[in-house]
Amino acid sequence: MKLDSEHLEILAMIVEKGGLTEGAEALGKSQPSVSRTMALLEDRIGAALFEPGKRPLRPTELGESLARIGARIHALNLEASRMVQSFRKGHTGRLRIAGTPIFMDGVVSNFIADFQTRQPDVQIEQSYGYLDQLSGQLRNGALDMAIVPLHPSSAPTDMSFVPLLPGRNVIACRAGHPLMRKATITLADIEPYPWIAPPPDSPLYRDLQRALKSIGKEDFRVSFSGGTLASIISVLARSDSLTVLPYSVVFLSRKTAGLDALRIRIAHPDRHLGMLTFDGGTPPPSLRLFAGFLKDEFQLLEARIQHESQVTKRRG
Amino acid sequence: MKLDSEHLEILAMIVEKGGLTEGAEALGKSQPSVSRTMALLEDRIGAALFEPGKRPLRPTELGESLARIGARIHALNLEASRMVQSFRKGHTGRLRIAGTPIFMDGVVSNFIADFQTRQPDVQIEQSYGYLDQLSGQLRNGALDMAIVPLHPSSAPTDMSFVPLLPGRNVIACRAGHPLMRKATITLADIEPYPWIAPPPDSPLYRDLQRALKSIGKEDFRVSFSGGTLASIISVLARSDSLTVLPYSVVFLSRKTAGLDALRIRIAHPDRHLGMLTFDGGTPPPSLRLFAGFLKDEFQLLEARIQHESQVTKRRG
DNA sequence: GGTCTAATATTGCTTTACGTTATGAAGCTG
DNA sequence: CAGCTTCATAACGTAAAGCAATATTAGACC
Repeated sequence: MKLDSEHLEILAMIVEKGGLTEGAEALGKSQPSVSRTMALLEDRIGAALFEPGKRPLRPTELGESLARIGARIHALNLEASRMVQSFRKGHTGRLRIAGTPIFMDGVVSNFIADFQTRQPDVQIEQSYGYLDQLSGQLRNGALDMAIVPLHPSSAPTDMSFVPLLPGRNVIACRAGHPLMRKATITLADIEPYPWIAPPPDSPLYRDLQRALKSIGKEDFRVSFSGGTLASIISVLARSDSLTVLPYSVVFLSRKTAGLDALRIRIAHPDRHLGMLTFDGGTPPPSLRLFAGFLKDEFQLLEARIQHESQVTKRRG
Repeated sequence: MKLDSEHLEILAMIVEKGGLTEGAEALGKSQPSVSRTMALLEDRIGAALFEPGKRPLRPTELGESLARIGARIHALNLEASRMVQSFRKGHTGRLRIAGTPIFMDGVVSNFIADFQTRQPDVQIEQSYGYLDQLSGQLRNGALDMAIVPLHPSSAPTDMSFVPLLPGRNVIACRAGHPLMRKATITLADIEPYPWIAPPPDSPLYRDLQRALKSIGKEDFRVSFSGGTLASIISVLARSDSLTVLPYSVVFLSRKTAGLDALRIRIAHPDRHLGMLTFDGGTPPPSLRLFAGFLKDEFQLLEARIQHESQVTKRRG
């Protein structure tokens, strides 16, 4: 015998309110409706739920016990409703975000942290990868959003790309690096210092090659490679190595990690860092929230970067 | 928005079984039925519960969360079903039993204890009273059973009376009482000892009067009155007082309380101790269980009493 | 003890949801 | 890509829930 949870909830409400009429009112149903529902329930369980012939309907022992269970079921049902509401608004859920390692570690993770202080019930699963791999994962639904550097026009046709920040790389070094004392830096000045290289298959590695070529440097000595941002920062800070990093990364880790950027202009990659999402399928509601948040935060970041560079220019 | 608990339970089962078809089977429903139910649920909450286009139907994040709640609801529902079953079989519930004080304390409470070791989920509310009061309580549903001494033919017409034990009173004293050493006891032997009297409105008090009259004793000195059985036993044990008690009470407390019965025959009251229940209304199922148990136990008790009296007779 | 009032039950009818079987569409596997 | 399995859809009968209107009855109040 399976009894209807809804009936138990109604029973609970009647018992709580102390009468059928009041219970019906609280439930937003008509009095005859709940009356018949209770009669049906009593028929099914084959026992009285209310003392017979009592006018302010009083539950029997069994009725009271079942009402307690009904109340617990009602609470769970409410919890489910709230969960759905929260999910629909994007305040609850799981987001699977991936992107290029340096950007994720150096920039995006900071914003994820800020986002989660506002939306603590949105669980974020971060992973790393480059465009080809990530767009595949977006298509088969293994990923909700990729954050990649991309020329807007070269985004896959079945995806949406929202730019966040123009690509701009710099040569990074530790804060007290000897080269920082020079007003202008020549190719010869750079010559003695070893380089930290990102993974050879990364866009950043190609950026490094292109950037050095743009200032006339054809070959370079790699002293360290393969590390994620944390390692790169550690090595940079404890040596006179140089590397190419997105300026946003350097900007955000300047104070905490003791990084700085050489006063030398290198070629900008013709790309934007942006958010890539798959057009097919229904994105989780929290994705909209997160995307909006990121867009705002990156706008602020760009403004801070602009402001900083103007101040620096005036001083320099 | 109120969602159907039943739907959440179905969702939980699908997720647990890893597929819609298996879930439907486990629920004893057809596959199309649960399929449509899930479609309906998805419509209502306005979000996907299952990853679209996956053949062994895989729940989304939200689907999984709701399924967890559904599983808890299902557990509660099961608990309710079991409670109903248990109640119908009489293994659960509340019984309100009342009776004359001495019998309840001296005899019935022992059997209640035994009953509850078998049926620990039957809660028993004991109270005390005499016939008039108790039959009123039976009628208005404040009591499930009264255990009273009664002549079977004088039971109220709207009630059932099941005799448990023929009324048989004895003169009780402490085990080492001086009178116990006498082979035959005369009225003069009894003369010096004070009496413990039950409450004046109790049947037992009338029994006491009648019993003493039956052996020719018209007046008696009352040294203690008004106590319940525990007090009576204490006073009896620490003095040479006498009192009239049902033999069953003396029999059961002999060893533990150091009571004994004088070897003198007094008038039997023309009554039986028995169970009185109201015919109107539906008794709780556990009442049948309890009544059956009491009947058996009292039969055993009577057999033990018979056996004992035969042994005593042979010895004496 | 009769009468009034408010609480509950009953009746009649409509709508919704659930159940079934039969059948179509679409992943997954080899 | 054939074949199997899994899920979705269609069509239809039944059970139940909804409502309004109305009958019944327990408690309360003279």
